[in-house]
Amino acid sequence: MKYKLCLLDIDYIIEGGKAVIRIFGRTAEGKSAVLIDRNVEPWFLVLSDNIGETEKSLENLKGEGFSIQRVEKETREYLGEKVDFLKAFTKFPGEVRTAREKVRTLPGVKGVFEADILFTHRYILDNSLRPMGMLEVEAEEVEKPEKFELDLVLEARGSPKYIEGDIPKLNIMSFDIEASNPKGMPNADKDPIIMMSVASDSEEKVISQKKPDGSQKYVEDAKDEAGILKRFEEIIREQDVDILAAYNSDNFDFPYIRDRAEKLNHELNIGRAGGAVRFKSRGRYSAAESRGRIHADLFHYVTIILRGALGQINSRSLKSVAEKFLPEDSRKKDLDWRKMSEYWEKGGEELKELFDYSMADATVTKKLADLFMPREYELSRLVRVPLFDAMRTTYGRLVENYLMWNAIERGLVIPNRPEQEEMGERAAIGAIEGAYVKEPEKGMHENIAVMDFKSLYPSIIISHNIDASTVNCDCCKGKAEKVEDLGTWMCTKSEGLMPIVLKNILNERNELKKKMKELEKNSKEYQTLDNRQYSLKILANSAYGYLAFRGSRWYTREGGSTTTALGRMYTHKIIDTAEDFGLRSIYGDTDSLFVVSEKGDVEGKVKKFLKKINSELPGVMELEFEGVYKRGIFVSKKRYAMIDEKGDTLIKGLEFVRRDWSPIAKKTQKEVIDSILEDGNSEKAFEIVRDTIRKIKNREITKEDVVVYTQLTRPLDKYKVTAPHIKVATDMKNRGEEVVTGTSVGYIITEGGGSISERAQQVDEVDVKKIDRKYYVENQIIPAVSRVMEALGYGKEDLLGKKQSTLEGF
DNA sequence: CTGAGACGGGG
DNA sequence: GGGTACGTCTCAG
Repeated sequence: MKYKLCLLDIDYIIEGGKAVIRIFGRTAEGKSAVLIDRNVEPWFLVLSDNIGETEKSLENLKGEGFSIQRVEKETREYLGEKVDFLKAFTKFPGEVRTAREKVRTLPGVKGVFEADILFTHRYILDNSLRPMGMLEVEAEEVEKPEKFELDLVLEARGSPKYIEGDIPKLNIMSFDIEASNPKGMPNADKDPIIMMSVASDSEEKVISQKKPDGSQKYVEDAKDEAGILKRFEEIIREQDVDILAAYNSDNFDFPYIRDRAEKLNHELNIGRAGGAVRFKSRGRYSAAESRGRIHADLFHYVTIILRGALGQINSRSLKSVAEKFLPEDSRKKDLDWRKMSEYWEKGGEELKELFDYSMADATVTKKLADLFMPREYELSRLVRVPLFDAMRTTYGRLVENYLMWNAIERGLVIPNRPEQEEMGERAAIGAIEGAYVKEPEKGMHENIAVMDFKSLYPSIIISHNIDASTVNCDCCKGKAEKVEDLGTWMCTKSEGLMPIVLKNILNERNELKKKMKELEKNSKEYQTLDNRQYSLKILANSAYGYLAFRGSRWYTREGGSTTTALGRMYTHKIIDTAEDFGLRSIYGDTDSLFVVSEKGDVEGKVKKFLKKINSELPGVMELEFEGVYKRGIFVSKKRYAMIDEKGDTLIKGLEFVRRDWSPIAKKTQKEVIDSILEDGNSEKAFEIVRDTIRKIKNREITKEDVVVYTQLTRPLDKYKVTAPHIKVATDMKNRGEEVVTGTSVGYIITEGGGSISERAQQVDEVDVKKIDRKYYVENQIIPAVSRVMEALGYGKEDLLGKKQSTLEGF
């Protein structure tokens, strides 16, 4: 019988002495299912200059931990020519790696290829499947193993193939845990999970160890902590959850749940094929995976995909992301973590507040998941990487996977990943010269028009045919035109993979945008297409970075530097041309230009200018009008703030969201920026700073204004350098207080002699009169506002009042 | 000036 | 698992 199935997740297991692929998903009819394919064989390619000889030595080759099963021939394009490769099959995926090392040493062998592709990915590529797309397969329903949590178990009787069509509705459920420790981050060794909240389309619940009074119907009593976990698992099964969404759960919630479960001797069961949550090490952090259900940590979406929209400076907390993306009535509640334990112990109204807070966390997360996940589906579909990985991977890897698919489609051999040593060498050469950033005209400006190049780097790569195979090619040496300053040239005979792929991406995106115009804006189809075009945009914009990325399979440092060199050239060109139209460029960065008009309407002039410049730009390149801003303050490259007619502000590179700044410094900074943008009055901003400094000087401040909290990230004795919080933590320990990893140490710098660290003291020990006012003025307030104030023409002396000599006496 | 260490985000 | 990850700041020395 034929089955249609959405490819949600994929893995392989070893069963009956063979590798077996398992595809988890949901059928077109909405049944949760697993498809088991036993007919799979791992393989890799061998390049040899004596193919007959190599074939003989490969056949029946056995080594430590591997044996070659059989050998075939396969033709692929390699370095621009059709070449015969040997395709060597092994029994287990794990053998490919060991076999590769041995085969490399065989006589005649020039290289081993495609031995560095994950087996599940190989399977997707070989069968032309799309994760988060539908597949069709001839299969047979078989009996469900006991531990499986799904409707159908299917055994493949043929190879699955991709088919067009919408995927069935997937069940998304969000969750959040609460645990607390008044001293800092909760510690899984001793702080229990006090409650968990979940939210899906049909259920919103808090499961807690405490029994609430009647008014909060969504709270359920689970008796004890193990009961909370059991109930959580039960709800996951009841709801047949496909996507389990949470925020920063790779790093916090799941490790915490794991540790607590272990302590309680509770065996976690969250996936669809039995087994607990597994932690995949991914360098800097680990990712929590439950097989068959996708654990979606939305924090990755925010850090990777929204990085551009949010900037590096803005907070990525659940609260601020919700504020930015959700309507006002559905936002997160506020709760001071220091009060959490107290509320929990106290009960009554405070406990109710805690339940509300927990519930809101899950509902907000669910709403964000509804918004973000469809975009992740499209990205996963596009680059053919399973959702779990696609949503955790970097731009570079997304581009890489998309290129891999496109290479295979075109019969090209996929280049190998660079080895560690090679990557080290690439990194050691240093960064390539980047984009042109015009030094801004410092200070305040009004009526600023902003223009952007539409997909600058992708259109340069396409228009100039930049690719690993085309830059400085042998065939056009001395014949092709050279890029000014750099002396690089690009092939004029054949088009590179990257330009071809990018052209397709941009074309497809334009097609989608055309189709979208005919659709109702809030229709489901429109949304899907919008998500699809957005993932194409992300991919196109990431392509440039991949050219000179040290881990790139299609590495071309010259290609990267040529792209930026051409970008700089175009930016200079538009700045010069704008002058002719009476537009003065006050700032420009990479692909954008900020202009003001000395006299007359700026928008009108810009429109005329754009018409002219776009008629001169080559190929697909285009400069677009972005908008007009009422006022802006420009501080330095990458640091500016603007406000539009509606009063919305755009702040780049000026805000501090770091915890290691004192509240008073953060508050003053915000007030200063807001005041300048809203009133356009630098004198008033100056007064705000002077006033704050005066207050500090006159001791009109509280300890809360100046306390800085810093976390311990390791045991105390592992620190080599005594930073302020380490000094305070040591004091605390000497007084007999418990100081462990995760403790949040609050400290205040006090007057006296010695280094800053020596003068740091624990909040409770500090006498308000002893606060080091000079430190807070000079190391906190001044740095926080000086960049902005200097751009307005105020030096540090002005701020400190030294010129008027009215504020001496520290 | 360099290197160590922290931040982010979770409570 | 056929594989791997950041970028930026401050303070001590």
